[in-house]
Amino acid sequence: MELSKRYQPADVEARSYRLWEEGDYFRVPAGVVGKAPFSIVIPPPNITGRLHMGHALNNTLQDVVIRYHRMKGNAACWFPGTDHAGIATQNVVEKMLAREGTNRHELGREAFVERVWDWKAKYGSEIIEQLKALGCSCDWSRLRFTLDEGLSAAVREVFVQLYNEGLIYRGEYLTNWCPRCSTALSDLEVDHRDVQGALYYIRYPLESGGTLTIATTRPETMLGDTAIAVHPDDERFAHLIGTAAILPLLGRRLPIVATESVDPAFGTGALKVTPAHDPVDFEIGKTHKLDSINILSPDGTLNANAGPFQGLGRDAARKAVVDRLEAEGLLERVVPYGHAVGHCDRCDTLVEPLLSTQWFVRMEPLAREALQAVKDGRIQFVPERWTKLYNDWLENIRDWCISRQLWWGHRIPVWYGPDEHEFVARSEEEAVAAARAHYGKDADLRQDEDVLDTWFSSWLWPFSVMGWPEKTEDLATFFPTSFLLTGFDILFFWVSRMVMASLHFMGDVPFRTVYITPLVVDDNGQKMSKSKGNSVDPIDLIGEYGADALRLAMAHTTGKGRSVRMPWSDLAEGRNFLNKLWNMARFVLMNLDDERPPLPTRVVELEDRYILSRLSDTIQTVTRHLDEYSFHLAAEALYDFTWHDACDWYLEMVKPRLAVGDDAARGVLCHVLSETTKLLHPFAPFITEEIWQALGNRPASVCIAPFPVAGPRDADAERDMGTLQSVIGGIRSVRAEWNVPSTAKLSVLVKADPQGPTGRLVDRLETCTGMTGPAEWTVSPDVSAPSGSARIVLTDAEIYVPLAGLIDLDSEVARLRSELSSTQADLAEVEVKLANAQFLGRAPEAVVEKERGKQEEFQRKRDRLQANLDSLGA
RNA sequence: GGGCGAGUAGCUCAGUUGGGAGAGCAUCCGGCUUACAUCCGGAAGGUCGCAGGUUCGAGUCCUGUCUUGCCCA
Repeated sequence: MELSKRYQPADVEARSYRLWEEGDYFRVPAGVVGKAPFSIVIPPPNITGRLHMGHALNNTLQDVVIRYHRMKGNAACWFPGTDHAGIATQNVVEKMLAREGTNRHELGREAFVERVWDWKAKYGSEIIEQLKALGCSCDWSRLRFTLDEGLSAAVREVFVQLYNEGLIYRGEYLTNWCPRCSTALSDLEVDHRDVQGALYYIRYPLESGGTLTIATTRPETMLGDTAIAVHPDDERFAHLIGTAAILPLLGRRLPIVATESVDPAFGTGALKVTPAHDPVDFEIGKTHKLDSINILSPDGTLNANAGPFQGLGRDAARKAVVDRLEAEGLLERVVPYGHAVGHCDRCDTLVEPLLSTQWFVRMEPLAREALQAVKDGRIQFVPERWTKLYNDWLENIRDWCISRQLWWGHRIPVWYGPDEHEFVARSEEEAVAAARAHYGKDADLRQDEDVLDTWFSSWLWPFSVMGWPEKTEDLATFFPTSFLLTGFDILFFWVSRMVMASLHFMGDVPFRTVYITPLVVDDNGQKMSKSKGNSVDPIDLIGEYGADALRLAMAHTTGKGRSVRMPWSDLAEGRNFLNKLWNMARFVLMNLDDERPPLPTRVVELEDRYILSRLSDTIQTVTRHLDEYSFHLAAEALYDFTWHDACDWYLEMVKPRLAVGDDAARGVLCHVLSETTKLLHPFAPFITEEIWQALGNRPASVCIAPFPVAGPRDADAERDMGTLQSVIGGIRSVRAEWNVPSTAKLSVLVKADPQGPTGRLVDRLETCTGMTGPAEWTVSPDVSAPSGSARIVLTDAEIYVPLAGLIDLDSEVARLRSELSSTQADLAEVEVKLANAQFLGRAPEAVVEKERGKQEEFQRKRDRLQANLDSLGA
């Protein structure tokens, strides 16, 4: 196969993915024998979504892990799927209807849901295609959707069981209400943000005469006031407790009660109590048995309880109330005031605390088990610090409002009889039967209109995708899953709830390791979002840099804090690296022709021994980092090895041997390329597959090739190569520093024992003219520097390069002096340590030995530098 | 108000049980040396936010403090 001069990703990506699909390499049969299972469930992306940087990061890392384990010989199965995303999807389709000039109410429930399914059929798998573009090796035969029949059965089963256990209940409570989405929300779906508002000081007339001033940020809610509260210890108001005030504008009588929950320091110290519209007031209302007067309609406008203000929107109502108060002389003052206000995390509308009847999950018993599972190590977080956040949340858990006033989602499996008796059942038939048993005859049943929170299906994901509540082979093989990877933004929404559900229904944890990724932010450290317009489309990046480059950038950029900046330079670096790898492959293939010489049984040449030793080290390093999920370190080790060890040093050094068709060199080269290709495959699957095919290697795809296993290191070879690199580096420095043309032949005098570490390597150097430029080498313990020589001082050797006429003596002296002074500084530091009796007494022997070695080394170098300076008369 | 990150070269960041400060990009100099200019070679650049402490030894551990970001209330 002919490879193009540059790596061109587009064709390669299509070709490689097709090859994998045709080979069906990602499908894992359940009940596999002889292979340890390794499973991951994908955090199911929303069907409305398009791939964003968070997905790119998460799915790249999951794919790295799953490909790595597949190559290690595990039965590695990645379960893919999508989420029906109740509110988000309903919003999208409602917008579409609005453009058509209609709405869901005109359509009716059944037709509307039908439309959403149509929409899903058309657009809902776009993100799946995008995951493939990224290279994800999911087992697509196991693709699931949270509204599939099987997963819906799981939802109903869970609802029924929890209800029967008393862990699901229905009741009238204050919940978060989004007027735009027209549904209740859970606490987690409310985003608290600081806004600049105002504190309104309002005079409430007292029955006993005079007025009481009360400060509020929400004057319009006064229409729902049913009491006034003060702190029992607040002497300013002690005489008023038990009396009453008159609500301005409406004339309602408001008893004045005492309660500890009032903060005497806030406002005037007196609090208006609106039980139907404030969580604190709701509690006060319960203890003091106050009326709750709901003044809001579901759409956020004021209802009949607001009297003359009925029909106004919230903002208009606030203005109208304030104007009227002012007109009546009851508005004392208005001061600017910043405070946190809840917003709907889906549509950003101000959320209203609203009294309504909803379904809830009692969380405390479930949370207790979930805490224990992490405490006793059955689940581990990476990085470990996330454990604390998880614990804190579970320890302060509140009940979960699970009903939503939507049409798109799992309908709540509850039917009501004529007398509102609840029948909770897995199916309508079951409910009918239960009703017949209850009433002694058939009864008209009405199913609950609401649907369940989307997370009520996704918290079952790790076992519902495997077929639960059926007893399936998948469950037996792959549950619990091995690994979960997701962002911290859904730690509470999803991760902790999955733990609860799994422990409760499966009796086991859903996964053993949870890797929490950082958040990708923009160049200014801002969170990316569509509304801010600062988001980056990974598909564009794939087009520009290639999918493998994107993946490398993602892998290389993790391992930081809680956020990572958009890794622009990593993308370019990844692209350049892949081009390097590509050209390495071209070079190797060019030298192999159609042959595939084997690795020699006995490797003798220094550079061969060196590169094989470095390869072993790299395999070891990459394996260790992958096992620890240190993706960035694994990627870095691969960059270093491929680019520097293999290309910069080995390839260059071996060129003369390749020119004469040295079979050992060709065998090593072929081996190194194959191993590198395998090592890189989890990170850069597309290009490595193409190279694998070009090599004609077995097995038929690199994705199922065994992951490399480290061979022995060769410390002698690495050390000798290090010496050689210093000499080559020295010569290159001299050429660069004195502007010696790369074609000019140098005479190089090496003052060293020909049998010593440096001296005996010189014959290797003679074949390295490609790296040093042409040179004639002389090695002897007693050469001396001709005048006008550049000097390279190594620990055990000195190298003189006569450059008569080219060299400026003063500069050479200055260079040697600067080197001398830094060597003297190094030496001084070591000698201070070695003169310290406590260091000698307390530091480990190995450390002391090392310092002694350094001392000797620095001394020798210092002496050589000094001697050279002396000979230059400096 | 509580909690969690981050502060290391001009920029973005590595630095794995405490033991000779690193990479990439950018900058400067020199090279199209038949794998690669998405390249090669060379150079310059840092009291590791600040102040204390522990230790023979601190970028690394502890305390405090400043700046900055996020989460929860």
